[in-house]
Amino acid sequence: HGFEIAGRAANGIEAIALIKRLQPDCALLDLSMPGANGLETFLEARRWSPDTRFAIVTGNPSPAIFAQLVDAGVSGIFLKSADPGDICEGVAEICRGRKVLPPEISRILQAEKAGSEMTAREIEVLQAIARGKSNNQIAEHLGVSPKTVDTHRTNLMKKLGVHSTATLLVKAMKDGLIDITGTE
Amino acid sequence: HGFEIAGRAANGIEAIALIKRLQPDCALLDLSMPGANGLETFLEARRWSPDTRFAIVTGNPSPAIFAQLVDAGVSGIFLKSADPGDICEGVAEICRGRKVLPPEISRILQAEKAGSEMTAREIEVLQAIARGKSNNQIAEHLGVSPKTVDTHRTNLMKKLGVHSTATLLVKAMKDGLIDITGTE
DNA sequence: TGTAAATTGGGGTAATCACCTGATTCCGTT
DNA sequence: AACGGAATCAGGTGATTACCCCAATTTACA
Repeated sequence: HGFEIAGRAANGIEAIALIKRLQPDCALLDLSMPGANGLETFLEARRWSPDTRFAIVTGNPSPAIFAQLVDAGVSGIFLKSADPGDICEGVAEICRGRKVLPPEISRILQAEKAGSEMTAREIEVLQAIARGKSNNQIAEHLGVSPKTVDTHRTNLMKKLGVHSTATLLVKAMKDGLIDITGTE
Repeated sequence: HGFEIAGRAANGIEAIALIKRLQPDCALLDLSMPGANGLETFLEARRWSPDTRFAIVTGNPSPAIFAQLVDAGVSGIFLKSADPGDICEGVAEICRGRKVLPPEISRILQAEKAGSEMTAREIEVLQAIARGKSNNQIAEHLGVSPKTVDTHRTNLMKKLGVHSTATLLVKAMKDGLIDITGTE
């Protein structure tokens, strides 16, 4: 697979010692380990082996945890339910310097990130647009001026980097910002 | 579950005889049965028991088959992979006179139907709209007059029953008429 | 306390859209 | 040969959008 296994550890403490000694290109850590969890192990081990890239494998997909791991700087995340072959490929990719996130995870993170960049009012306007309301209708519904809605609409397009209602909606749906269930 | 089981049959021939004798409210047929397949069994049995509603259970989801079954007039379709409880509920629903199609199936049929009602040119225009092109840009791209694109756009909205670009896109995506992968 | 972000909203302009009526050509079906 | 559907285009009108500038208010946070 383009890499060789330099060592194995039974828990977080062992892993830190092993990484410190071997200085591997890549370390694959379980998120839930006895002694120290994957995140703590990662943070500590990185201090002693700054050139090592770290990947985390977990069985419990939680967007909050993923965001934490990505922010901390891990190079890859794998699910325990993933195909072992895919994990091997992913580790090889990481050794080549890339970041590897399963599509489910990167989609969740992207949606969370995109969603957090949108204000509550902007999301409201976005939902209303998706339901075919005009600026005037939205303004009436929200109890504000049509000009305000126009501002929100313009800001939405700026944030998503689009220049038409059509692509605004397409991108918003791809990013999971819109509740499609209530549209019919 | 609001119904009782009146009888069971091991194959299509038995099923026809049994339905003819029992005149049940509802008959649940396997699509692949020895002797006669579910569709043939359904057509023959219906001649002898016109008040019976028929449901088909199949393990192989094929849009063409589903369309055939729905056109023939079955009241429900179930997948073998479905939850048994859901099937029971579905049968009860059918006894009450409703039609029951799993969401995956009805979505496929709806997309096929919607897609067949759209002309090739209209689909082209729809894709271009989803990519943020204006009428003028689409006209140039297709080598036709902007007025022609406007006509296609108007016809699309009529066919999908919407009155704005936003809902046009939302509905088109729900119906699977748009290739989302090529937009970014 | 000051600064940034969110929400609000006004003026203005050019482009675009939504929708109408009507017409032509081509093509496949009956 | 008659018919309907698909695709093409025109003229026109009112509504709506996209985008620019600017500014008041509140709120949150360092």
